[in-house]
Amino acid sequence: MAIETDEIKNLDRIDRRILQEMQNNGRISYVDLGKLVGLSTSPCLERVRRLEKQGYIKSYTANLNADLLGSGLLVFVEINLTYRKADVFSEFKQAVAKWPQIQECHLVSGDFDYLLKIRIENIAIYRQLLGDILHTLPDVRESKTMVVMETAAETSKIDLQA
Amino acid sequence: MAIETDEIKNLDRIDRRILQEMQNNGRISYVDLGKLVGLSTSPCLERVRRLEKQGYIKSYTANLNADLLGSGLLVFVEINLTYRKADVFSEFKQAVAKWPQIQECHLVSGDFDYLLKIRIENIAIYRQLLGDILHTLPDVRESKTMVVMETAAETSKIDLQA
DNA sequence: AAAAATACAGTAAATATTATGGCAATAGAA
DNA sequence: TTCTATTGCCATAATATTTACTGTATTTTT
Repeated sequence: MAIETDEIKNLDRIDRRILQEMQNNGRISYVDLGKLVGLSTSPCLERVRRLEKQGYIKSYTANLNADLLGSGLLVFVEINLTYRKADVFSEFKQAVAKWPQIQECHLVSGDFDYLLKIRIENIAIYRQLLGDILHTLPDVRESKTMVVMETAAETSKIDLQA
Repeated sequence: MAIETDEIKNLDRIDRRILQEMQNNGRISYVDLGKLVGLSTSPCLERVRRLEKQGYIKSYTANLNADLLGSGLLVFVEINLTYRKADVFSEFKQAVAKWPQIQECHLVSGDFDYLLKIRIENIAIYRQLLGDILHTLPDVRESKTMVVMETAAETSKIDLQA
């Protein structure tokens, strides 16, 4: 806790506004960004460079329309393991990396062990993928699939409480 | 299914490579992007404009480091409702919009009704937020919290099977 | 209080963006 | 087939942005 608090204290109001605006529009020019945050172009660029180097900004990306691109089906999968060997998670990581349709894989506390988020074309293709996944992953005892019927919110923006 | 298949057929190999590269680096210049996909700058820009207008590209964003920015705790929450009124989902949408810590809210099929993804500073603050959420949201019968202990994969990239 | 470090604005050169015109290839109509 | 229209590309040039550099003011350190 102390670490994060210290780190975030290094960021002043302008840094946080830069991060905010960059979350809203990742292709904004430094000229426009400077105007938004009240800086001229050069110090604005310097700050962005610093925020990138210090790791606050990890990357920039275009957000695509999954429905138009053949990935209209979103499912979450809960997975239970029979045994929890120490190295199962690293096996999981390797296996998960093989399927680009698996957007997320988390080790969680609670009634089950892993939570997967998968984006794919349709149910038929999902059934096939799930079969492959369960066949490849080690020691799967049980899996439960939740099909997303409607999404009320979906963002990867971090709340900057600025 | 026919719709998506038709739509994606409108995209040729170059379009898909543009989308791919834009997912990898949302701030790439059109000059460099053109070199990557084998086009000069002007038609490259034209294609990106078209992909934006047609909705394939929804937005651009910077991916920030949640751990460094005071949101090191990731939890998923399953929520069951007592009654499923027709307009509960719209109430959910409104309520969810009030909390920027709630990154995702999905209506799902299965044993429970809603799945929330929440990014927040720590457990103490989470308990408080959960209390507020359960108090505000209508007709919550049960909730189950899963704390993410480790993440093997987390991306919002769409698989373009290019 | 002096020196050093920091952060800013302004400037100018290199580079990128963007509108335009022209050309070639393709598709559609006569 | 042949003509025309459309499409998509490249090249060019103007405008704008990026980026390195310099100087200055402010803050921090000694």
